[in-house]
Amino acid sequence: MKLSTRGRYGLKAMVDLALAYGNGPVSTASLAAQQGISDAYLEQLIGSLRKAGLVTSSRGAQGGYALSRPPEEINVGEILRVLEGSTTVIDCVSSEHVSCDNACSCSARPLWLKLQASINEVLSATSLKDMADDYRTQTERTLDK
Amino acid sequence: MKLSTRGRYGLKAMVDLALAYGNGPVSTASLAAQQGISDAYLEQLIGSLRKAGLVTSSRGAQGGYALSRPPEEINVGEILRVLEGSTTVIDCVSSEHVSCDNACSCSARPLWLKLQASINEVLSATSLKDMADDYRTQTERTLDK
DNA sequence: CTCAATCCCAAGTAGTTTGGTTGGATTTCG
DNA sequence: CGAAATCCAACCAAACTACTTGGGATTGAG
Repeated sequence: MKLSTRGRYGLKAMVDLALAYGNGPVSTASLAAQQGISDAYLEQLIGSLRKAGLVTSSRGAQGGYALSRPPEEINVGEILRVLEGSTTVIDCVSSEHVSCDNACSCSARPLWLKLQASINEVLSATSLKDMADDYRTQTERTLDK
Repeated sequence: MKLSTRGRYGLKAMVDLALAYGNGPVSTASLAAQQGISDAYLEQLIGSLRKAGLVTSSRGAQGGYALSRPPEEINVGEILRVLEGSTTVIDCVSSEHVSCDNACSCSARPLWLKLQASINEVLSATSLKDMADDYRTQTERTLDK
């Protein structure tokens, strides 16, 4: 049930992009430095997000990445689905209908559906803007001390 | 974010034990047959559940396993925690406090906490009795046709 | 008393996934 | 031009998953 590092690093990078939204592109080097991971690895993750249309890139010097839409229009479900492959806890509840042969008589299915619905609700209800705002007010409070 | 086969097979076996609760022990052979998996593999899973105190065993001929408590007093969170090692989506939200060094300034932490709380709620609110009842009424309806 | 049914346990193993690294090609700003 | 940056594909070690194998120990039934 664990999230992989792809999800963790990638999502945090997206929050960084949300915080920088409107100020031009951000390089993978600076995003990676922020999290203390290698430039090359983060590049891979951001690459998936670009192919999925969530970020845009500009090549060459002074290039980098930016959100393709305003932070309030991107929810974390979309992001994690790209980074993790899917956010379903079990295949038989995915919308792509990879259901097992005896789904209708499976004693566990009602639980998986409930669990998945609960997860989906949180992931779709949270936008990058929410996360960026949370982060801003939180670091503000820390500075107040 | 996927559940492993341990969680899937093990939980379904527990539902089977819930359905048989009060009728004496059930052998791994019959539990395994029910799901079409090998006796030996299911034995491993049930072994963990026994060590965790969720089932009791009786050895020898006519032996087998039974729930150690009534189905309504066992929730699926307990079961999955045993089978999957933990049910946390990320270590920094576990109660065992394996928090990362910069937890208080992590931009993703509020999301992980919300997500985990939502998962925990579903898992602790569902008992084996709920699952067994669901299953019984569901197969009943199927027979009605 | 014996023997078959059953739990118990540890080790091995093939395949997949994770979490990266390496090496280089391409584009563009200054 | 050259440095800064994205792009891309291949490689790799370590861990994990999903089992199997090969036994030993216990106990009820005949």
